[in-house]
Amino acid sequence: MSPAATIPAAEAETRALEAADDLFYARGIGSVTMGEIRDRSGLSLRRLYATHPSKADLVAAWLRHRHETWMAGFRADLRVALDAGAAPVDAVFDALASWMEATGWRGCGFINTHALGHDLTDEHRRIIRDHKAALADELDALTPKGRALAVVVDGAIVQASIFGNRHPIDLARTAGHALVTSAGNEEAEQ
Amino acid sequence: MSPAATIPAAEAETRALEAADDLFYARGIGSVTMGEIRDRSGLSLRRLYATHPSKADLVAAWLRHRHETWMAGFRADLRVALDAGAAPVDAVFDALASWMEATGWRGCGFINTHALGHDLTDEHRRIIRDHKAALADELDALTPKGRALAVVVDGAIVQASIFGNRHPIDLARTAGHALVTSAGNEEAEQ
DNA sequence: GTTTGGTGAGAACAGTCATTCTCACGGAGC
DNA sequence: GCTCCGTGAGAATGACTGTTCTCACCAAAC
Repeated sequence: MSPAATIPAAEAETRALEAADDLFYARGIGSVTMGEIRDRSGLSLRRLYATHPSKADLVAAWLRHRHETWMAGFRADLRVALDAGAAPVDAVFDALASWMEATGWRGCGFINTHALGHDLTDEHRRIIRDHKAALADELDALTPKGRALAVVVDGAIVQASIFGNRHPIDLARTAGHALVTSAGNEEAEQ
Repeated sequence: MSPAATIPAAEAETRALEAADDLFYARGIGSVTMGEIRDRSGLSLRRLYATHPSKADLVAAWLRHRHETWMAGFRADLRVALDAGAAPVDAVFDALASWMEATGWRGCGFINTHALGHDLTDEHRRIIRDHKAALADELDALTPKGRALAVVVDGAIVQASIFGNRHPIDLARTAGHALVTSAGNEEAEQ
């Protein structure tokens, strides 16, 4: 049914994004060359540039793609924990912990990309901001003080990445519980 | 008293580190060239390399230098807030807020550098880890649940950088208060 | 005054990389 | 079968950058 000659356009797109996801996330954008994207995707450079006119475009497409897949994965992990009877806050940190289990885990791709600073485009920054806003929305729908919880979550991700262990997740869980437990009486302290 | 010919060694070191601090922090390591460090420091390339044999060495020296200056600045801001009568948790977030006021604020240099991933050396990673551990120690000496507070603080820094405003500081402050307030009764919820 | 050692200024080198171009191929339409 | 378009493979281009080298200079030692 597909009139394609060698590789259908849809599969070329998929391959490019998956190669980008593997490499950009694992090693950081700056140390991945287009040649490596070519090798891993199996596409020719020509085809790669036909789909994404520049590395910056590929990065933007990757960020959009990763937003979709990460949010879907996170929601799925969240649902598993909730269905198992976990309280909302625990479900959030259980989901984080299981994400961290993945081999090659290296923190949040969006945070890491944002840290590049100078050679990002406004579009990159916008996608990153939207991703973090979407996660905060998600948590806010799940628990009281969800936006503050999102801050705690990002702290846990960053520290877990720097220290190379899961202890920050436990610390963050404590903070999350405190936050939700105190939800009704924020006026208590002067 | 100094037998130096043109620029004393101590001043050369200072100039190199200050130039590195300005440029690496503001723009990210990857997009700063040694030529720009030379221009801003006023040192010759030859002198620069005599002091720091490679860019990676300069980066390590910069991280060590920034650790000292940042911690000193943070402690000073903390003391100001405490002396003004702020509660410990508030003092922490007041200090963060005043740090963020600085023009060109761009998040935490250590977190941003760590995000580079692949082209860091083990030494770089060690310095970054030590810095975050030192901050956690500091907070832990200041408040109960100080290590969890450190996680919250990092979340606030990251989100403030991504969203470009100070709102995450306020959210984090809420989390910090909840944490400290609930310090005695963590067994309350099942 | 001459030698000497370190210096500044900047050229030179070597490697890397994003991006484009060449060229021969293979299938689709006629 | 011939033409033609899009493709793959990979060479070529052009720019950039970390690092080293050249060379003339200047201050201090003798």
